[in-house]
Amino acid sequence: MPENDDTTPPLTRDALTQAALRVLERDGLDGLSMRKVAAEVGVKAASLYWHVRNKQELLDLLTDAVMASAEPPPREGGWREQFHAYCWRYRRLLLDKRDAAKIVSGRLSPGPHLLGLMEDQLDRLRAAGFSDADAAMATYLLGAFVQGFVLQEQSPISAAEVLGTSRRDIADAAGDRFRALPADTFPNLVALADDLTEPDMDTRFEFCVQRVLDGLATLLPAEQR
Amino acid sequence: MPENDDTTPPLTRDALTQAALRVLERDGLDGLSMRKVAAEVGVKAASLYWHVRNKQELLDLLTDAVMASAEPPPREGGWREQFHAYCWRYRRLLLDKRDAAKIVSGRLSPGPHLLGLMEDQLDRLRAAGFSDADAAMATYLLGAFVQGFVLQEQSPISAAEVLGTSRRDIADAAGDRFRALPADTFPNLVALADDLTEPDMDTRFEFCVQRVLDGLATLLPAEQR
DNA sequence: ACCTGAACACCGTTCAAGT
DNA sequence: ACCTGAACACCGTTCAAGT
Repeated sequence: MPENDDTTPPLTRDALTQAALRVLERDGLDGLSMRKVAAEVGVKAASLYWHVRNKQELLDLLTDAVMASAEPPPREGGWREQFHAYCWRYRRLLLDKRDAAKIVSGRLSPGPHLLGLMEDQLDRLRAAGFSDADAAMATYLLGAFVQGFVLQEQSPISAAEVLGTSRRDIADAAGDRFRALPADTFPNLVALADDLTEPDMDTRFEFCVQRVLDGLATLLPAEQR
Repeated sequence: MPENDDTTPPLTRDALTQAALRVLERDGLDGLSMRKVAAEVGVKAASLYWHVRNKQELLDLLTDAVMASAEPPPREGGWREQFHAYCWRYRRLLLDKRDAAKIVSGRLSPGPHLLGLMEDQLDRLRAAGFSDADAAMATYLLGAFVQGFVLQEQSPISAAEVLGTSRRDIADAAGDRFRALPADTFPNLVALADDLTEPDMDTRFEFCVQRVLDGLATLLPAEQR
């Protein structure tokens, strides 16, 4: 009888990470405590410190776990197409896992999965004709930009959204607030109230991605753009 | 004797915000507790809830206080020059106040000072020839990008930097780590180790700003760029 | 109108002690 | 090698009670 039924398997760092991911999905980053993660794996809080130096390190593991589900887009078409897809996939990834943007943005942990993604991006950028220095900077820019965007996107509009209010309603309310401003001191906010509160984040993101890609394109000789 | 010496002046929301700013500078965002802010103004923690709904609201006030010290650049030269300056000033602002990027990024609180900045930016963008929709999007892009960048910039490199280690040493160590990777699976990371660990954040930022401005420029007819 | 005491339900982390 | 009990020094927030 090789399998012993009544002893739980030894707690691994990986099991810990998976448990933390579940707690995160359930209670969000604010509700993610060492005590809850411990309970999730059926152990007391103090035990976690045998496997992990502190909460920071657990969050580092969590960051890499999030990155693990990233899938590079197919290597077809021009560099522009490929990095367009890269940006969209990265955003999707961050949006799909609760509070992922907040977790990832805080720390620059070069986990193994992130390294793989960087390697892949650099390879494509160099193949597209970017210089070594430009390629290195470009990966940085793309990462910072998408993270910054999603962070804004996910942040509750000043404690209002927390309630059941829909995105649409909030946008409308924001628009009303802009329109209600004194038109002599804020003429542009009043005039552009609709444009400023465009609630379709996909449209907004597409606009921003195109700008960044345009900016990178100027680094290449005209015929390679 | 119009001034009464032994009674402290009534506690205002503004005094509270200033106290919070001091605690923030001293102990960082992690060390910013309601109890410490209360102590800073010479009052008990429970008293704060008379002036402020909760900690979130105090953080909203803090966000606006940070924005209050933003100064729009002179209205000279082309739009590109002006927004180049805008980006650099915004980054400076976030770097100068401890953990400012973390505070600002979490929330989308449209405090009065942020409104003023938006109004000013929109005015310049429209004057430069951007369409209403493009101008609205551009302010969003610039904000998200700079915040994303500084957030990366300020984040400790995975719990290492917390110690006295210098930026230069960390970059060197990171470079060594890249070079130590297996060259057959990570050829690009190995080859670009130096470029990837360029520690001069000013250079990095300048590169990124130029890309974003280039991207926005493509929205204008060629003669207005 | 503004502040306090006291309590509630939590935190992260350490460390001697158990098995 | 791995886990626990118990403690330490904290949290945010509420609420009856004070002035």
